[in-house]
Amino acid sequence: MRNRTTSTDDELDAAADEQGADRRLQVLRAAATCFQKHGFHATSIQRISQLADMSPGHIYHYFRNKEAIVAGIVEQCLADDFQRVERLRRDGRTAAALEEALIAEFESGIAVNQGRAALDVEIMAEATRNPTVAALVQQADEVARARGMGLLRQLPSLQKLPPKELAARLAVMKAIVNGLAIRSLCDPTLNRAATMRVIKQLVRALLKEKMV
Amino acid sequence: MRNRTTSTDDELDAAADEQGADRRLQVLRAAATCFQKHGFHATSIQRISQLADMSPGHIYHYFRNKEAIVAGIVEQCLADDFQRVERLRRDGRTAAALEEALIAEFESGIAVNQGRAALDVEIMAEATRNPTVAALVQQADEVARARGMGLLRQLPSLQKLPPKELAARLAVMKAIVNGLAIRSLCDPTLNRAATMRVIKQLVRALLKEKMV
Amino acid sequence: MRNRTTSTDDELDAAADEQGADRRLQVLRAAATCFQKHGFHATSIQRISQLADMSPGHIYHYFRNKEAIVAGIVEQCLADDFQRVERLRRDGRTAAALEEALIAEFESGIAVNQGRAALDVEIMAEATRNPTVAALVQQADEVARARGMGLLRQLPSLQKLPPKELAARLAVMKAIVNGLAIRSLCDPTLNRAATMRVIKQLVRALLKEKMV
Amino acid sequence: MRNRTTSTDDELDAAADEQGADRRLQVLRAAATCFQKHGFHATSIQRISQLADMSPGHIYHYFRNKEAIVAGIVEQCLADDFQRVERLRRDGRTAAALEEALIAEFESGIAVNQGRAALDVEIMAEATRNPTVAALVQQADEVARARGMGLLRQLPSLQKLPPKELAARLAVMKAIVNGLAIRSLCDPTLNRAATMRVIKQLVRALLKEKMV
DNA sequence: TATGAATGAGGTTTCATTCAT
DNA sequence: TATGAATGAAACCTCATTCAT
Repeated sequence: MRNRTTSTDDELDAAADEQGADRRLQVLRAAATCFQKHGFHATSIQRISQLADMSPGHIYHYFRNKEAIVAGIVEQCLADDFQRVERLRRDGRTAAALEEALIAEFESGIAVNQGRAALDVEIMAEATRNPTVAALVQQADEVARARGMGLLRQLPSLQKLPPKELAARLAVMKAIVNGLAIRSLCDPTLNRAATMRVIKQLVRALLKEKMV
Repeated sequence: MRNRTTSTDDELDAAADEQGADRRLQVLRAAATCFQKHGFHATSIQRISQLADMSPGHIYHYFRNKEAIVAGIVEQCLADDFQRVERLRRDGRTAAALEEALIAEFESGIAVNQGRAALDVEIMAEATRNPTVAALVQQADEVARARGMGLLRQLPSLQKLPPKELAARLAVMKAIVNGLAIRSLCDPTLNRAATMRVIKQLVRALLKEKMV
Repeated sequence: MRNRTTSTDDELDAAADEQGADRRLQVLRAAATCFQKHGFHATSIQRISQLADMSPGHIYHYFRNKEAIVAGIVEQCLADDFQRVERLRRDGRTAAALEEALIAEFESGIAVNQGRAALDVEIMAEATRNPTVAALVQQADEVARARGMGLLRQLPSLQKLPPKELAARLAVMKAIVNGLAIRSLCDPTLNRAATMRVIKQLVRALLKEKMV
Repeated sequence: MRNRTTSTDDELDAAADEQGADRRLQVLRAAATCFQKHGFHATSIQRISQLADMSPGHIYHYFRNKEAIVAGIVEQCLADDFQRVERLRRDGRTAAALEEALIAEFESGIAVNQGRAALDVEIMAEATRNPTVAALVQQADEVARARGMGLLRQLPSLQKLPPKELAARLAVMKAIVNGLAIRSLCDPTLNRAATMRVIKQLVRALLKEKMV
C-alpha cells in the first residue's frame, strides 16, 4: 500500500520518528531558553513557537498542553543532573580519584551556568505547587540519592558508617551544591576561589570516617 | 467631611496613617498567602482582594501595581531574615554562646516552614529575571553579609583570618542554610536529626582558625 | 462608612442588584438571539458581547462560562413553557373552558415563532449530550407533567381513568405539540387551518372517557 | 503504477470505484457515530479520521469540506426514512394491512434508537440555520409527503376526502411520530405500552372518513 | 490513493488596571 | 477611603484545511 519508493517501510518510519523527535527537541530547546529568561508562567506558547520556528498550533502536535512542555524541560534537567552522578561513578574508580572527582563536581556546581541555575530555581518553585513537577523532582532525587549512596559506599573510609549517617553526609553535600548555586545568584561578588578552598576542606572532612 | 469628633486634625491624620498602614499590611498578608500557594504569576489581584477583604480597585490605593505588591512581599521576607541575624548578634555575646546560637539557626533553617521555603524559592526565581526583585535581594544580601562578617569577627578564633577567608566561610554557611531548605523540599524523607549532627560538626570546623 | 448620599444602604444595594440583574438579562437576551440564529456551538462569546454591548471579558462577571449562559437560556425557555401551563390552569375553570384553552394552546403551538422553535430544537439537541441541559430539561418536564396531570384530572370525563391512561393521553398531547413545531420547520407549506381542524377532533377524543 | 494484475482497466476502475465508495461509507459511518455523540459542531475532522481509520487529509479526497460530510449524513438519514415509507407501501396491500403496518410504524417510532433520535434532532437544529441542510430536509420531506399521500389514498375510507384534509391528517400523523421521539428523549419514564394504546385509537380515527 | 505535518485564525477565558460613584 | 463594574489585551488551546511526500 505505502512504500512506493525503494526505501523500506521501516526506514521511512524511522526517518519520520527521527524527524518527529527532532521537531520535539526544537520545541524543548526553545522552551528551555524562554523559561530561563522569563520563567514558566511568563512564557507564552507564542514566544516558544517563534523561537522554535513553528506555528503555535503545531506545538500541540508534540505536547498535549503547556504543562507537558514544562514537564519535558524538567525531565531533561533532571536527566542532565543524573548524567553528572553517572560520570562521577565512571571517573571515581579509586578512593582518591573519587574524592578528586567529587571536589571537581562542587567546583562546577559553583561555576554553573547562570541560565541553568535560574532554570533550577524555577523548577523548585514550580515543584512547590505543581504536583506533576513535584513528583518528577522527588522521584529523580530518590534515584540520585540511591546512586550517591552507592558511590560513597565505595570509599573504604566510609564503609563502616551506618546508612543513616551516610545518608546525612550525602544530604549535606547535596545541600552545599544546591546552596552554592543560590549563593552565586544572590551575591555576584562571591569569591569562588576562596569559597572552593573552604569547601574542599569540608568535603575532605565529610569523607573521613570521623569527621573531626 | 472629616473631623466629625473633637480630636485635632493631627490626631486624625496619625490615626488615618496608622489605619492606612494596617490596610496595607492586610493586603501584604493576603498576598503572601496567595504567593505561597500559587506563586507570583498565578496569583491574581482578584484573589488577593478576596482574601484581603478589600475591593480590587482599592488595592491600587496602596500599591501602584502588582509588581509593587511583589516587591512589598520580598522586602518583608528579607526584613524577616535580617531580624534573624540581629537576634544572633543580640544572643551571641560570648564565643560559646554565638556558636550555640549559630547552630540553633541552622536547626531552624532545616525545620523551616514549608510555606516560607516555597516563598523563598519563588523570590529567588523572580530575582533571576525581575530587576527590581534582583536589586532588593542583592542589596539585602549585602547588608546581611556585612552583619554576618561583623558577627564572625567577634569570635577570637577567627580574628586573625584574612577577610577573604572569613567571607568565604560565611558564604559556605549561608549556602548550607539555603541548600538545606531546598533539600527538605526535594526529599521529604530527609532525616533531620542525623543531618543536624553532621552539620554541627561542619559548623564547629568552620569556626576554628584552622578548619582541620 | 459608605452611604455618603441621602439614599439608604438598602436602596443602593437594591439599585445595584437591579442593575446587575438588568445587565445579566442584557446578556441573556443577546445570547438568545445569537443562539436562535446560529445555535449554541456556532455562537461565540464575541458575538454575544457585541450584541449585548458589553466587553467579552465582562460577560464573565455575570456567567461563569459559556455553558452557564446556555443553561440560563434553557432555564428561561423552560420557565416560559411553564408559564403557559399555569395560564391554562388559570383560564380553564370549567371543563368546557379548559377544553377551549387547551385547543387554543395547540393553536399557538403550531403558529409558534420560528425563532423560538429553532431554540427549542437546539435545546433538545444539546440535551442529548450535555448533562446539565439534560437535567434541566427532564426536571422541567417532570414538573410540567405533574401540572398537566392535575389539569386533566379536573375534567369530569377523565376522573375515572387510571393514572397510567391519563399520563399516556397527556404524553400524546405533548407529543403532538412538539411534533407540530417540527412539522412547521420541515414543511413551510403546512396548511395550519386544516391541520388545526384535525387536531381539534383528536383533542376532543382525547378528553372523552372513551376515546372512540 | 496501477494495473499490476492481468485484469482489464475497466475491471480495475469498477473495483476502484467500489472501494472508493466503501471508503466514503467508512467516513460516513464514523461521522454518524461522532455526530450522535457530540453533535455536528463539536465533532472535529480529527475525531472522525481516527474513528474511520483514515488520515484527516485523505478525508478531503472524498468530501470537499466538513459541511459535505454533514450533508452526506443528512442525506443518509433522510434516505433511511424514505425506505420506511417504501416498506409501508410494499407491506400495505390491503386497507387492513396498511392500517396494521402504519401502527407498527408508530410503534417503531416510539421505540426508536436513542442515538438515531439524537441525530434527528441534531439535523433539525442544523436545518434551522444551514441552508444546505434545510433544503435537503424540505426536499426529502416533500417527497415523503407525496408518497404518504399516495399511500393514504389507497384506503377506501379516505378516497373521498379533499386533498387538503388528507394532507392535514398526514401532517398530524407525522407530527405524532416526530413528537414521540422527542417525548422519549425528555421523559425517560414514558410508559410506551399505554402510550401506544392511545395512539392506536387516534390512528384508527385518523383513517376513518369521519373521525368522530 | 494515502499520509500526517503544518498553518493560522478564532474559540473561551483570565487578568491587571481604570474609573464613575 | 472605598467599591466593583468595566475594559481589552493576551493567554491557552482547537480546528478546518492544505500540501509535500
